[in-house]
Amino acid sequence: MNKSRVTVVDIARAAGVSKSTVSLVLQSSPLVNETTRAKVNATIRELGYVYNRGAANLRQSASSRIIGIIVNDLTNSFFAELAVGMDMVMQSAGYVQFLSNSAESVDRQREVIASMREHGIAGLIISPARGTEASDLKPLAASGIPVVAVVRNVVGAKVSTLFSDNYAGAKDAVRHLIDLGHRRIAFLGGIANTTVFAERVQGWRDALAEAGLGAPDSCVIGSTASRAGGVAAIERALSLPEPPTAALCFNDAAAFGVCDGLRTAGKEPGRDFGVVGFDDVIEAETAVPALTTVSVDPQGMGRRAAQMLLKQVNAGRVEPETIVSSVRLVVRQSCGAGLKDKTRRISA
Amino acid sequence: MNKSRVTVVDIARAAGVSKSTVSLVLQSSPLVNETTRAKVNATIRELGYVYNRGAANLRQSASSRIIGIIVNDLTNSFFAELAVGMDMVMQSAGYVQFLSNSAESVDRQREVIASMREHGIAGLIISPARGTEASDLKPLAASGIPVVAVVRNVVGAKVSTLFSDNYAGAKDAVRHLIDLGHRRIAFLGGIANTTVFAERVQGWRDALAEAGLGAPDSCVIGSTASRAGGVAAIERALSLPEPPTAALCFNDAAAFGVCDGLRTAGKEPGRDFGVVGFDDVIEAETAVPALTTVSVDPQGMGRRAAQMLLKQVNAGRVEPETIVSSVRLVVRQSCGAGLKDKTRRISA
DNA sequence: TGACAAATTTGGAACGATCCAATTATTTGA
DNA sequence: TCAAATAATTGGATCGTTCCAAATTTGTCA
Repeated sequence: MNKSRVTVVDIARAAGVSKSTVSLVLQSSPLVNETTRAKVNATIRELGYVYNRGAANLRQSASSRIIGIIVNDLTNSFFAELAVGMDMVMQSAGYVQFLSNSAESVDRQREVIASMREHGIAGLIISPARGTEASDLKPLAASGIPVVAVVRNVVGAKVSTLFSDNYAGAKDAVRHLIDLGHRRIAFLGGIANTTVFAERVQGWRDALAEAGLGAPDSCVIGSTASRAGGVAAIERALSLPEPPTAALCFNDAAAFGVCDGLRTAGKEPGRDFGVVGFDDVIEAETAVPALTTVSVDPQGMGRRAAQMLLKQVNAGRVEPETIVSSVRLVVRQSCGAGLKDKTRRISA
Repeated sequence: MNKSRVTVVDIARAAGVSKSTVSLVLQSSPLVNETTRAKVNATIRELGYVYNRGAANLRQSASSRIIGIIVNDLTNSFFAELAVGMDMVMQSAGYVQFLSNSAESVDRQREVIASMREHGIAGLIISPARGTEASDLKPLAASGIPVVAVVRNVVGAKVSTLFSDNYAGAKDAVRHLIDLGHRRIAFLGGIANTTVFAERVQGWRDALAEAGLGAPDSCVIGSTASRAGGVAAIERALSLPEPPTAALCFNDAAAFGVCDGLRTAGKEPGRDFGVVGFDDVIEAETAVPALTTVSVDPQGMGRRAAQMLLKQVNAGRVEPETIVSSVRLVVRQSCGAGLKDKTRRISA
């Protein structure tokens, strides 16, 4: 049933021209006569010809219009949005993406990179799995394939990097909680051994120090960067001898978990406890209470990353640049900002 | 800087054998002598050779190890999980995926399909955008490329299909609410003009009829299949002359929105109003109250879809089959099941 | 040692498109 | 009308791999 595919030669024969002419038509070259072009195009439609990009890419000059995207956790809506942002840009630029989920496994990530290389990607955007080393990206750089690392950076790797200003975002968020009258502010959720975590904690610490407040280590409660992790973290936080009255959470998922945990403990987020998230995922706005959070705009970040990569692909040369994407605190209800002082109950 | 790539011929020359021998080594053919194999492999490592799959796929017999995946909305965690399930299977089977987000646009979907075809995909899994027609998939089928449609079906298209038992799931859910004593049960959220919606509403309707209860059209309140849509739907539901006391929601996202909306209206989901979702996304378990929902296991569905496709790809022939994946009601707190009768307040 | 089989190795022709240099067709100008 | 300029078309080599048929090496046995 699988009739052998139609090629330029078949078109050429049917249209009574040479394969070279067909090729020129395919590239909509101005060299070919209008009448001929029309005839060839008609034949193409008629025979149901499908262009074979693989064959075209074989010529050494050509660069494939395939780019690779590797994401560490696609089930996390932050990364899903990031991928969607990239997809938008790539698609309108006429590229297709190999998109893979490393699920935080460096081994899997290595395999995927190797496979993508064999398929001749023109560039790679990677949100690296935890534990990714510069050597994992070395071979790509060596063969001149542009790489953009997003969200997390890979120390020692000479690749372009795009991440959000975690430090400033965390600092702003904590300052805001301090302005609202909070004095004991915890940092909840997230996996401690990561750059992003360290940056956010540092922002938290410095904001507290600035205000002359203590930043005890007991108030930094790591867990997973998920809803379940948030529940666990707030549980531990509330059992401290001097429990906090507010918290900056590692990300929105953890913040939602913290809200859940607060309710289980009979406290209403926003009224009895200030909660601030990080990322500003779509649900943050519609949740109840609406989540105060540091907006990172993952989709926008994905778009920017894609543009960075395409710039390098088109330039044909790799010049690593690092861009720190600025963030902005979006004040909603979960921090308690909208409430009158008597309604908010913080035993400060 | 971009040194011309290393090819089998380079390896052959360096190792002092012919390119044919190198090719045999690459395919780990038993024909080649162990000593030679070792020598060639050493040279391959030494020169940093990268296999060029594009060139290999050029030979007509070969089928590419690339499959396409198109998803209608990757920002929806249900579909993200679906994609992750597929990714798992494909990756361990040695395939790479082109993954694209159609964002519910048939035009974009058409472009992506065309592009994937030009890149020579061996098969396609698609969760079709709304409004997808059989003609959109026709060319693929015509060239013998297996297609599996998931979640939604495409009427008239002769492709394999995998979807969940929406009817039975909805029916079970509503029966359960009836058993809990509810008499006015609404159907909230979702876009009315879709097969999935119709199937779920039919389940809802039949369960009510079975119990001799009315299923007035005013109790079916469509909106978007999102959190925001859920909020809007419950608002309208509560303003009905005889407001419902419980609802089956189109999906979990809408169900979360319904919970949010209930709280805004001063009602506690689970206690004052029974809420049941559909899909069982990860957050359903950890939310407060934990969401009672019809478990669809999107990741598992993704895995099954991938297996269905690979089976066809390997068999080399396309024999459309339809699989209805069974679902199961997971009872948690949001329906009010765990509460004693006096705690639950339904004015039945 | 020679004949034959088995084990290895190897040119060269594909695969489908591109691109260069060369050829042929059509205009243009005096 | 003819040479020169321009427009349009075309063979053939090439990209990196596979695969066939044929050639070469090695091994076995009488």
